[in-house]
Amino acid sequence: MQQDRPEESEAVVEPERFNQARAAQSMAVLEDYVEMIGDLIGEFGEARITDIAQRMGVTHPTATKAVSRLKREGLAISRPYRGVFLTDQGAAMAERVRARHRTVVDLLVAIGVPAETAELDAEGMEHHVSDVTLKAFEAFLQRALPPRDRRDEATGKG
Amino acid sequence: MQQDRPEESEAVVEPERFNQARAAQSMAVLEDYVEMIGDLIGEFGEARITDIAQRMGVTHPTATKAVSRLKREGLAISRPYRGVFLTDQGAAMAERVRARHRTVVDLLVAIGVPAETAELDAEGMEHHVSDVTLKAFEAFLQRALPPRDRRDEATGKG
DNA sequence: TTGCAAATGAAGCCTTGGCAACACTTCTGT
DNA sequence: ACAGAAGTGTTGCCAAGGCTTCATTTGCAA
Ligand SMILES: [Mn+2]
Ligand SMILES: [Mn+2]
Ligand SMILES: [Mn+2]
Ligand SMILES: [Mn+2]
Repeated sequence: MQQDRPEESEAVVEPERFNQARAAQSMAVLEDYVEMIGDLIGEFGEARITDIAQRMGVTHPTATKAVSRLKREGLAISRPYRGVFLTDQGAAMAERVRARHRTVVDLLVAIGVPAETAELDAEGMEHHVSDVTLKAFEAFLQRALPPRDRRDEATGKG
Repeated sequence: MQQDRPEESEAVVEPERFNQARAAQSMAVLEDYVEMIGDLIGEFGEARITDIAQRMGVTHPTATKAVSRLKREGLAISRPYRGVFLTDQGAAMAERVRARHRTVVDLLVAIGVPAETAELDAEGMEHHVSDVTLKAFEAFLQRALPPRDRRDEATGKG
């Protein structure tokens, strides 16, 4: 122990994983809101600020600010005192995020995590699951669960 | 579709998972710094602001600010122009976080995620892995990768 | 039709975690 | 011994994501 500090070696590549984690985190709120807005539109035909705020567990000004960012990023549109809607880009993201969320929950449950815990933990973990990892999750699920046990997943929807 | 808004049902319990994710996220930076400081102390006997900053991929004022928060929370100590050290509490957290990090990486690899990707994704995911889920991961790993002595028996004769 | 409750908007505050720029201290090599 | 390099501290800026408070608009029920 107590070795000298290296010149280049690991210190250059190591920070990359933190940068990736920070980048993923900066998308997390966007992703959750977009998914939630998609849910509400599916249920009620529109997404009201009040409903968004309530489901996200924040106050309405916080939801308003988040929606502003969504609009700025081209994911949502809205006019004063009207509901919030998703752009094509936003709807695509919502679909992608929703599928990933489901896969992460399914994987946790397949590993042996109680369903309730899986739902809680997945909400945070999902945003850090890369495409490569997601594909690995899907492959694992296909090989772990016999196809007949996944009938409802393949056919229906929740 | 287009149903009425419910009075109580899901909207009350749903926000909980976002609250948990936010709570976990608020610990993430603390955990990463504490683990990193522990690493540096193990390697060099002390953790300098410059080395912390370099490994975390941030500038030194950012690292200084993070260390201030660690000190405020009783996880680290330092005096001007001297290195940063962990309190007992900080060292305990570092140990816990390090073990969890390893378990998450191991699980991802066991699932079939490439080692490099596992390392990247785990850096963000780890902070959202609850104790219950961590236990499930450990149990899965023991099941999936049986100890050598038992594997010999299992694969041995017929 | 109108009055009131609910929804939305707007303003201002806080904390966190980034950054750059500049000042000061410590360390190191000659 | 000391000058320059390296490390550290400080200040001030920004954006994001929380919050409260207050103003305004909408929508509904009487
Ligand atoms: Mn989420
Ligand atoms: Mn989600
Ligand atoms: Mn981490
Ligand atoms: Mn880690």
